[in-house]
Amino acid sequence: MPDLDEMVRLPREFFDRPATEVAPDLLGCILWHASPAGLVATRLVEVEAYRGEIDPASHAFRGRTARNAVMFGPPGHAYVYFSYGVHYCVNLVCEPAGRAEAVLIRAGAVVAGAELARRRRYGLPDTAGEVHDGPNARGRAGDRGSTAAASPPPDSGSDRNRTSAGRDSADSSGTSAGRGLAASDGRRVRSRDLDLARGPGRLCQALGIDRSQDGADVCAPGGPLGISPPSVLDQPVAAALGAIATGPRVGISRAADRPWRYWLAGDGHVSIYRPSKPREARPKPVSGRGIQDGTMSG
DNA sequence: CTAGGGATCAGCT
DNA sequence: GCTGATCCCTAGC
Repeated sequence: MPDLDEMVRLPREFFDRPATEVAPDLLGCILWHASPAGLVATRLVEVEAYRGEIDPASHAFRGRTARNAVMFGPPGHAYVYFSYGVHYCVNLVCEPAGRAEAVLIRAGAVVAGAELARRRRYGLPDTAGEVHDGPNARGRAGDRGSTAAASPPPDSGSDRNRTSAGRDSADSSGTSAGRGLAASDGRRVRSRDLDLARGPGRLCQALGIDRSQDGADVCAPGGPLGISPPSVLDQPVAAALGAIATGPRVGISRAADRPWRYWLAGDGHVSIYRPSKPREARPKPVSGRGIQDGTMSG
């Protein structure tokens, strides 16, 4: 485990700007979480800006509530929300207190703590580093009913002595391709490693982020959640930073035209673009009439 | 493609 | 108080 007081962090002023300026600057930075189970760090490859009360797609658009209160606070804090009943998403708050802008962290490459990240996402790896079927593994439903029940909680303190910070960073050079693995098993492990933090819910699961991190100050020395500039792990960001792509945000139905999604072009850890589901005519069978407001296009 | 899952909030009683 | 539509999604067919 690193000394959390010594970790280099982005300064609070970094976040004291519009989210649309902060977001692209976050690409290549290292978001990390030092939990009792160990350290996991991700190099950010995909983010989205949300502009608070001037942005119809922002959780803060309709003003302050219990859920989004952190967004109205000072910059450099984490806003974590629970989504679709299954997973968490983390944002970093921008602009001074009173303005509720934030950047959603959508995807990253795991550059440290991959073993712990795999355990959180898929289950327990064995001593050879191969991944066993975990609670979320596919195709095991009927085989052995006891598989999931036999797995201990992912963050149980018993594994803290097994996890060392720099150990898993061998694949930290750019695209964690998982070199050196046998061909057949390697393909499986490699594709799974690409998925470790691809997507906002997966990233939070890999990092072990949940609502208990809501409001966490990522700029404060000593805090378990932090974000560091790209140089910290000697990432080869120079080339990547020349290839920032922008486009519409994923999965939102309002203000979908604003190109406030930013990602590293060509990086395999970027999530798949999913436009929001086209708004169906209300399933309410009131009468034969559909919606006819003249604004729909074919 | 779809089912799943829980919190949230506008709008109502 | 209650209800139901919505939601910055993911895993599995």
